[in-house]
Parts: sequence; structure tokens; C-alpha cells
Amino acid sequence: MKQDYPFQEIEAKWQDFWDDNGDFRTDLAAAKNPYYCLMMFPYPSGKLHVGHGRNYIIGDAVARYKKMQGYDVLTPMGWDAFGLPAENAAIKTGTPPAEYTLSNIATMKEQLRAWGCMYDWEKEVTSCLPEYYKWTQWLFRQFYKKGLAYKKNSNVNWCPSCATVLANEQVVDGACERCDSEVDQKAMEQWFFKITDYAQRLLDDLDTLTGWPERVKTMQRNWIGRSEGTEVDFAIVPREDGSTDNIGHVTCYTTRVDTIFGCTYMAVAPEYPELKNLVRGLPQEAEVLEFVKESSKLTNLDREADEVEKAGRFTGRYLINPYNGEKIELWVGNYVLMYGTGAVMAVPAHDTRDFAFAKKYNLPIKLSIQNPEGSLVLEQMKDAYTEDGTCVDSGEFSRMDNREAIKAMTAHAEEKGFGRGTINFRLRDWLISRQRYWGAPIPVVYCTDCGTVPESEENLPVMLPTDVEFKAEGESPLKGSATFMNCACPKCGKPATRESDTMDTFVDSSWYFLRYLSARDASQAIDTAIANKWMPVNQYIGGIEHAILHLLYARFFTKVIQDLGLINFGEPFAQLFTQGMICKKGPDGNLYKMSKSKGNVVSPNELIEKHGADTVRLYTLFIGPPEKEAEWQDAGVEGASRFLKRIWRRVAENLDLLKSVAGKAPVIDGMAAAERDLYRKTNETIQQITRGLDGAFTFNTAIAAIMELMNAIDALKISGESAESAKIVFRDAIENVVLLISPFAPHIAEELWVELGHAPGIMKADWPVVNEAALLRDELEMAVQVNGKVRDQIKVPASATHAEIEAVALAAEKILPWLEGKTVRKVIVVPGRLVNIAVS
RNA sequence: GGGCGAGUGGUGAAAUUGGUAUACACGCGGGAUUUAGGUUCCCGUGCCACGUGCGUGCGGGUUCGAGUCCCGCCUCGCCCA
Repeated sequence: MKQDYPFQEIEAKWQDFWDDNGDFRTDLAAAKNPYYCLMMFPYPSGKLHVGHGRNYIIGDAVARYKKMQGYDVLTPMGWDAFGLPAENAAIKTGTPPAEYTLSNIATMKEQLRAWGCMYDWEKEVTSCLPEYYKWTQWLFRQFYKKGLAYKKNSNVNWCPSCATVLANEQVVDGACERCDSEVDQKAMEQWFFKITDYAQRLLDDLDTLTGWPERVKTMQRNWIGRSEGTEVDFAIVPREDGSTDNIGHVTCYTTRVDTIFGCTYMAVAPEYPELKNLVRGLPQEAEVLEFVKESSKLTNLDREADEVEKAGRFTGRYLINPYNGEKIELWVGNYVLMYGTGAVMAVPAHDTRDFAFAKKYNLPIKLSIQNPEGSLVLEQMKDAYTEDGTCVDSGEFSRMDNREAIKAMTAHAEEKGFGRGTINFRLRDWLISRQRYWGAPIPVVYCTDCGTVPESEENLPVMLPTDVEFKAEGESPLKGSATFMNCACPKCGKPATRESDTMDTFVDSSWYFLRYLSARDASQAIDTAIANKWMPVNQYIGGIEHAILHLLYARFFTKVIQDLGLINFGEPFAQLFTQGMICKKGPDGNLYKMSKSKGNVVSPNELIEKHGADTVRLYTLFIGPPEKEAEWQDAGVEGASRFLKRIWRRVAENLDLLKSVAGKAPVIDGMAAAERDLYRKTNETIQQITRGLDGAFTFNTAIAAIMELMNAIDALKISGESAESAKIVFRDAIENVVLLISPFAPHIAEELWVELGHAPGIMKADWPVVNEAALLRDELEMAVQVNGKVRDQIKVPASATHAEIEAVALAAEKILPWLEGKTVRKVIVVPGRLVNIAVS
């Protein structure tokens, strides 16, 4: 055995061994004790840095730990391989997106292997390959048949200079990422998934996800944004010439109908469908239409944000508040979105935005809720009062508690027929259309005779064409491909045109975890029996940045697929772990998330070459609590490296000694004190690490505990002359170090395991079990405090009673001076910990 | 503005959930081995006025005892407005 730690040699060797041995290949049908360990599949961006590594290293450590516990662990890996960067690369360099993507995948696969992160590559999925996106399209078809995929007019980001549609992430501060010109909102026909049909279930089932971080569930709840409110119809006052608009009323949605007696105007969104009709022929028409045009340049995000000033225009029309018959003005406001009904009743006295708006345009303000102290005076109000209180000037509802009034007033509206209680969600339907090339084509055909027809199942996949041109400007490259666009109508066979939109890449990632389970099955998307056996995923590991969209979409897909009868569960991920990002100081001295653009990336390749994969793994896990952000410090890697060298050396320099006691179990009776201490420490370490890994993922403290055990091993000062019992305890401790560290630093563990005389394959060894007897002590060391300050340490027999401990403490040498001239008021004994003597 | 989370040595961080604050590591200082050291091995390392002292962002409180619980602030982060 080499005296120096030959990491390069052994790491390559064991990676080959795991491959050849099929340690990470799982027989899905035969497995008896399934454990599905899933990491979020990456976008193949090119090269991974050590920040990305955290995800895979945590996942690999969990997988190895669970294997040692006897589970049949499935750890698949794949590629979220569609998306914009590949298309941008094509525009820039002319490399076709497929080529670019597949070469990135090859690079990243090698990196993962070099890290020692092993996967069942037989189940690899690559979302940009026809064998995968065929089934993405097949699922679209199922959604379409269920009425969950539909087309409607919606705004897109439009760059007038590039003459192209932009994705949200291509819009930076309202300007085009590429040419910096101002981005417009342009209405286009787009495809949507009807996720709103599932809003209530997506909300309710969050309560069943006990293995998810509360934080993520809260974020999802807020995103779904369920609110209970009231819809109220405000009748439109006819024009002065007596003509009607055939509209009748404007319906608004409010969660605070209790304030409706304070409503002094109504505001509709610039996109309000009837707005043009309402202003037709009025003096205000031109100004209102101009305002609508201006507002359309703002994205919804801008309009909700505080930075953009609330603005509006009077439409020239009036409405009647059905509760009190008052005539109020109808305005159009840029802060009103086309959510709900697209109209809001404005109550300046009790809504902050309405207050600012009313002040700006000099609109009336009316108090309708009085605070509990009764101290609100309209003239002195500097801002809206939005808290609860008592209704005032509210007709028959006056003096009612406002929360009660919401119920009573909603009931009143229902009775009179001018309103109704409604549940509203903030969640909008999911816009899946992308006017892009590098995505799964939406499998729909437009036929002059049959209209919109989904492509038939036997014609799937609708393949991405290769006769395309990538230009910075203009329409989606697909529109320029004659071979793609011209097709036969699947219904009548006549010439027809294809949909040129592709699907949002979030669609691909919404079901990949199901496809892993039948990755090579050419006959179906999902193997029901296998999916029901392996799902839900036992442990999902990924970044917090996907807390909302990806996880919500994946949950939505799972529920739809359940409703399609293909699976028998409605939630995909039983246990979720979100790891924190790795940051590093950039050249400017500030701390940033590791990324190319900040110039603070650390590549694993050189580090692995210099220190070995196990060192990089160990440091990555030791850096801090895995759920929190962490700062990468190059010097820290040295510490991890030093520790592994030390373990190696300890085995190498004592190899004969270790072998001389192989197979002999420690016997507590007759152990010398030092041996007994080490044996106890070994078992305490096993206990601590096992508890840590089963609850949270406390890798950092687990590694610290192994380091402590190593310090205890060295404290024994073993040598050839030591007693055999000492050698046995020494070997036991060393063997446990090797076993306990194997999920974190698997290569060195495998090698040392063999050196210690075991058959190759440490993952087949059992995870160590605590010997409870070893944990016992016959003597306990305890601190003695006087008035809460530690003044001495005492030793008492483990069997000592409270009274006996108290007596020892009160008689302790260093304690006596503290008690002189004082009265002992109280003595608290916490066995095994401390004695506190309260004196005065 | 609302919600959630965090604030502990020179640094990354521990603390069995109300029980000896700073484990483990980095860095730094000293020593030994070595032709040499970006090696290895020891020792030391919260602060200061060196005490009967102080110390977990700040100020109060509960308790025999508070990093941990309660009240009020300050700063930072995330999410939602």
C-alpha cells in the first residue's frame, strides 16, 4: 500500500468499478425496497462549476447512504435540453442547436463522472431528442382532448426593431436584451394550459406535503393566491342622447365589499374588452385610446410595481353603485390588470393605491370604515385606512363589524341579484407558446376545412426540421421551413399548415421524472405499474430558484396524468430538499452567486486534478448547512485534502497492525480507560451521523464528527507494543471512519475498505449500527455553577442520586470560596450536565 | 407596506432545542522533523482593564439558568404587494 494518498489512481479505478459492477443500475421491476432519489436535471449550458456540483454531490451522498441502508436506490440523470441559449449560439456561430446541446451534454457527463457522481445512465432522458419530445407532444394531445390546452389572444413581448417575440428573460428593464430598443406588448394568439382548473387542488394538496420546506409551500400558496370576494354589477348610466351600449353593467371583483359605500369611482384595465365601445363618440375617446396605447408598453410587472406612477383617464361615462344608488365616474387606470373582471371599485379612503390615485386626480374620498378607537377623520387622513373596523355611512350596514358586513353585504347582493360571492385565484393559465425553434413543436395543424386539429398519435413526433435559418431578426425559424409548415390535415388529408410555436421548456421538465421510469419504452409515455411502484419520488433535491414555477407545473402535470388514469398518485415529490447557492467574491470584492458573468466561477476540473474528487466532494459538503447559501473559499479545500491524506496515512502506516486483528470484535470488559473512551466515541459518532442524515441533511456536522473521531483515534497513540484490545478498538474505529465517510468521499473509502481486507464494494456493506452498551459511562463529568456561572467541574458515579450529586457539588474545592458568607437559596441538578447553586 | 428567514471569534461555522457559548475546519503565532517545503507532527489562539471582569446585532423582560423563549428596535436576505 502506498504511503501517499494516490487519489488520481484510485478515483479512476473505482469509477470504472462502479460502472462495470452496475452499482448504479437499478432493475425497476425486480427491486424490492425502492428508493427514488432525484436531482433536478440540468440545462446543458456547457460546463459545470463547483456551485452546480453541490446539487449532484448531495444527491450522490444520499444515494450511497441509502444503498448502504439496504434500499434499491434509483438515481437517474437527464438533460433539460431545449431552450434559448442553444438557439442564440446558432445565431452567433452557426452551430445547429442539436449539435451544440449534445456536445455540451457529453462534456457535462464527463464532469459528473469525474466528481464520482454516478447515475443509472440506462434511464437517461434528453428532452430535445424525438424519443422524448414525442411523448411531450403526446401529453399535449391528451391535455387538448381534455380541454386543458386551448388557444387565446394574449400579450407577448415584442421587439419592434428585431421584429421578433421575446421571452420574459430576454427583456431587461423593459428593453430588448439584444438591441436595447423598447419592448412593446403585442397581442397574439397563443397556447395555454388550463392550470387554473387545478388551482384549488394544487392549493389543498400542499397540506399533504409534510416533507416539503414550509417556505416553499408558502411561496406556492402566495403564488396560487386564493381569495374570497364578491362580484358586484354596477349599472352603466345611459348616454345623454339616450342610446345604450348593449352592455348594461360593469362587474367588479373585490375582497372588501364592506367598503363599497366609500366607493367614489370605478377603474377598468386598459385592456378592458368593452372600453372602446363605452367611449365611442365621446369627447374623451381620443385621449382614452391614446392612454390605452401608452399603457400597453408596460408589462404587467411594471404596472404592479411601485416605480411606475399610477395614471388614468376619465372615460366620460358613469355607473350606479347598486348599494346606495350613487352615480360615480368610470375611469381607466394603468394599475388595473385584466385579472378577475378587469374592473375594480375604487375606495380611496380604504385602499392605498386608490387613495394616491384620488389625490392625484382630485376625486372624492368617502369614509366607510371607522377604526376601533373611532378617531379617523377624513380631512386629516394622509393615507388610506386598510385595517378592520366598523362600518359607517353604509346605510343599513352602518355600525356593523366590517368582517361581518362582508358576509351580510354579499348575501344582500345575491338576494337582490346584482352580485355574488366568488372565489378568485391570482394564478393565471400557463402560457406555453414560444415563437422559437429549439423547443418541442406544438402538435397542432390548421386546416381550412377542419380548423384546428391536433396531430394524430401515429404521426408523432412532429419533428423539428433541419432546413432552417437562424437569424437575429424576424419570425420563428420554423415559419421559414416549408418541409415543416406544409403538411396534410390529419382529419381530412387536405393540405394544411402546422402550428409554428414550440412549447415552453417548463413543459419538458414537468414530467421527466416519470419518463426516467420508462425511458426506453417506445410504446408508451408512462409505464403505469412501474410508476405506481416507484413514485412519488422519495427525495427530490434541487435549487430554491425552482420553488414556484417548476414545482407547481410538475405538480399540475402529475394531477392531470392521474386524472388521465395513467398513475394512481397526485403528488410527484414526497420529500423536497432545496439546497442553497454557492457564492464567491467577485473581482470587485462583493459576494455573488457563482456565475460566468460575475467572473467568480471555480471549475472542478483543475481542483479534481490537484486534490481529487473526494476532496472537492468533502469540502462542498463541509462548507456549511446545505440548505443555506455558502461562500466558496479556495483555502477551505486544503483542509478537506489534508483530512483525507491523514486518514489514508493512518491506515497505511498501521496496515500490518490493523490486519493482525481483522475480524475481532471489541469487548468492553477489561478495556483500558483510553480504549473505552475511543470505543465510546466511535459509537457516539455513528449515532450522531445517522441521526443527522435521517432527519435533515447535516453533512457539515457529520464530517466534523468524523474529524473528531479521527482526533480521538490519534489520542490513543497506537503502536505495535499496544495491547491487543487497544488494537481491536483502533481497528474498529478506523473501519467506522471508512464506512461513515464513504457516502461523502466514496473513492478513498472503497480503496481503504479493500486494504482493510474486505471484498470490494463498500456500498454493499451495512451502514454501521450503534452498540448501545458502548455509549454508557460509569462516571459523569458535570459542571458546577454558582449563580449561573461555571466555577468547577466534578466527577460523579453515573448511578449517583440528585442528593449525592448535590453533596459533591457543594463540597467541591473551587466552589467553597464562592459560598462563603452566602446563603444557598436553591440547587438545581441536571444529571449528566450541570449543578447550579443559587446563592445570595 | 405585508410575510418568512438570518445576524455568534480574524474567516466558514457548531451548540443534544431552556442547561458548561465558540465543536470541527480555515487563517494566524510558536516549536519539532526535513537539504528543502504550498509536507507531516506537537503547542497556542473570543475580548480586555487579566478580574470576583466582559462577551452570541441593540434595548428591555421571564427564569436558578437565555445564542435559544417573550416585548420593542436596527441591519441584511428572500418571497409577495
